Amino acid sequence: MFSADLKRGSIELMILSVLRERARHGYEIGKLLEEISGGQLEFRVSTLYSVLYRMEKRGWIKGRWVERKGERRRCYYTLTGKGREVETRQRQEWKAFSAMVNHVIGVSHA
Amino acid sequence: MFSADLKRGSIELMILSVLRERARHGYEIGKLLEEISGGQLEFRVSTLYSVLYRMEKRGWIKGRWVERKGERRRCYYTLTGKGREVETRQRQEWKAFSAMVNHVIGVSHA
DNA sequence: GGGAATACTTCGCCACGCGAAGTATCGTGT
DNA sequence: ACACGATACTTCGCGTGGCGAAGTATTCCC
Repeated sequence: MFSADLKRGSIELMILSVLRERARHGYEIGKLLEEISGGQLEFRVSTLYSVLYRMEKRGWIKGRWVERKGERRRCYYTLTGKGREVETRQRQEWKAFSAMVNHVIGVSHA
Repeated sequence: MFSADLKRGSIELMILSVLRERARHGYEIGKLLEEISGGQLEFRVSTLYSVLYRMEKRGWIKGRWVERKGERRRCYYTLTGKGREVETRQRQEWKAFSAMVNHVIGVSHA
């Protein structure tokens, strides 16, 4: 739905945000974001997993493999301390940024 | 100030937006965006001009060179009809997108 | 006349979302 | 018993686009 360029700036924040609540696995995160957004937001699996790998590499989240009989193997991700900090910082940055954009396009629209 | 990824989704809209008011040249647009945003928003010249070239190539804006004695040569850009349409569409998309992000990070934050 | 500000150009790097293709397991219907 | 869809993750290569760096040229002001 939304352009890739638009999503680029906020996918990390949205993932960090839904991980604040509790640990989730990749596929779940994708479905959840789609659901919360009312179907407006869709990410390719390749996008989603590459973001998760990147964030783990940076130490923002920590993956834990869970294999139980009668269930597919899943990797559950948890926020690290650093991840929580990044989430807070990105949330503030997003708020400031979106306010700024609204101001710019509002001022010149008037 | 703001991350490149964040800016990626809205620079076009912001430029189209300030061009709605009147024709402006590249350097002017850069200074204007910096000013309106209270110094929060900065773009490299290479970024700014490449965006302008791209938008002209797509037929969203039209450049007109002005050379007057006692003045540096400047290329003034004007919105085309298509540019006006794109501006409207991107504005709506931005509104919907930012509302969606706020919803997602709000829901999971609660 | 020298340095800051103005105004634009070109080039190559690299991050990242995406498309495509693949692997494997589980549930459901017939 | 078998097919098919949903679940769950992996890997690879492409294209887009902001950015850094370096360069050119003109104007203004001390």
